[in-house]
Amino acid sequence: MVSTMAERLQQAGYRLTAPRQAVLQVVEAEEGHLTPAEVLRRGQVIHPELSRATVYRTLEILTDLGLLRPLYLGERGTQVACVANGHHHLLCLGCGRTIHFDDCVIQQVEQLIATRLGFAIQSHLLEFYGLCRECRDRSPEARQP
Amino acid sequence: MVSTMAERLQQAGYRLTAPRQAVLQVVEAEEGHLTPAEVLRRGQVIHPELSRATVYRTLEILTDLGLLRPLYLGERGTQVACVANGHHHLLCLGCGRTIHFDDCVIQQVEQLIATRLGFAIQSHLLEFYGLCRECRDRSPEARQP
DNA sequence: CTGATTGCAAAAATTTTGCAAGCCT
DNA sequence: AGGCTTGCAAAATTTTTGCAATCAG
Repeated sequence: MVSTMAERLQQAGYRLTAPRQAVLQVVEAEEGHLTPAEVLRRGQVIHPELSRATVYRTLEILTDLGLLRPLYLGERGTQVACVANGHHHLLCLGCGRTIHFDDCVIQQVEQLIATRLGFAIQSHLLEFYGLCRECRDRSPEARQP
Repeated sequence: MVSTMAERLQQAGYRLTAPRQAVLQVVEAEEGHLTPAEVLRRGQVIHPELSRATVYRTLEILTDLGLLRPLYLGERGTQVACVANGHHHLLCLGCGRTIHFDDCVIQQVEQLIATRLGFAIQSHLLEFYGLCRECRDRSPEARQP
């Protein structure tokens, strides 16, 4: 199956090269988040000569197209998440864990915004910050080192 | 008025120093987003000896506390946004402009998630990606360089 | 007092770029 | 064939750290 991301890339006029396909494959396979370094590592399994520069260049293109989103999730450094179909997660301020959920209760909001501001919405990222059940129970406001 | 962020900082056991207050003041005064470099620049207007290291250290604390959120908005580099009371914006994939909105149609969703997953939500970030009215009208899928 | 916090400057890590060679269309 | 892409390695940026001096509580 030809990935949707690949199609979008071509539609936008970019060439579909082996290095890019490797990056796409890695990014699409990951439900969660990846650092550029990790994308490189995994991408090189698929296409060994893949270079760091190409990873960055491809991630930038995908971000520009709104398919990817750079994030910070507490750990050191940047990570990217695929937001092509919307992306939602909870970020626990206690343990730093991220919990994904797929419910798209956002569509109504999306509709509202689109109409009111004349914005053609393609995707979105919704993050909630708080404490997960365990951290909440452990002790109010406590942070796990 | 003593800022809420300052209170939160102290509640969490951090000392309220002049350099930190400068950073808080800068961050709270800005509705939108700021790069660490800009926070430093503005902070030094308030507290001239403020150092870059302290800016980073303070931004990290605020992020850990869930008061701030590092973001990427297309331009080069990271920016931070105050998410203490929730933060919502639209990011135009065409011109890169960000458009803020304050409607909090998210509370219902928040409630739902909180109940279902036992997550104690403190704040959130909601980003929509798409094309603003002008970019949409200009030409479908076209990107302004 | 006492330990948290700071500024400095150096060190580390992350990103970006110039360019010739190579590949997609 | 023509021009977008790539890898490499260097350059530019951004972020982090060690440490002695200082400051908040």
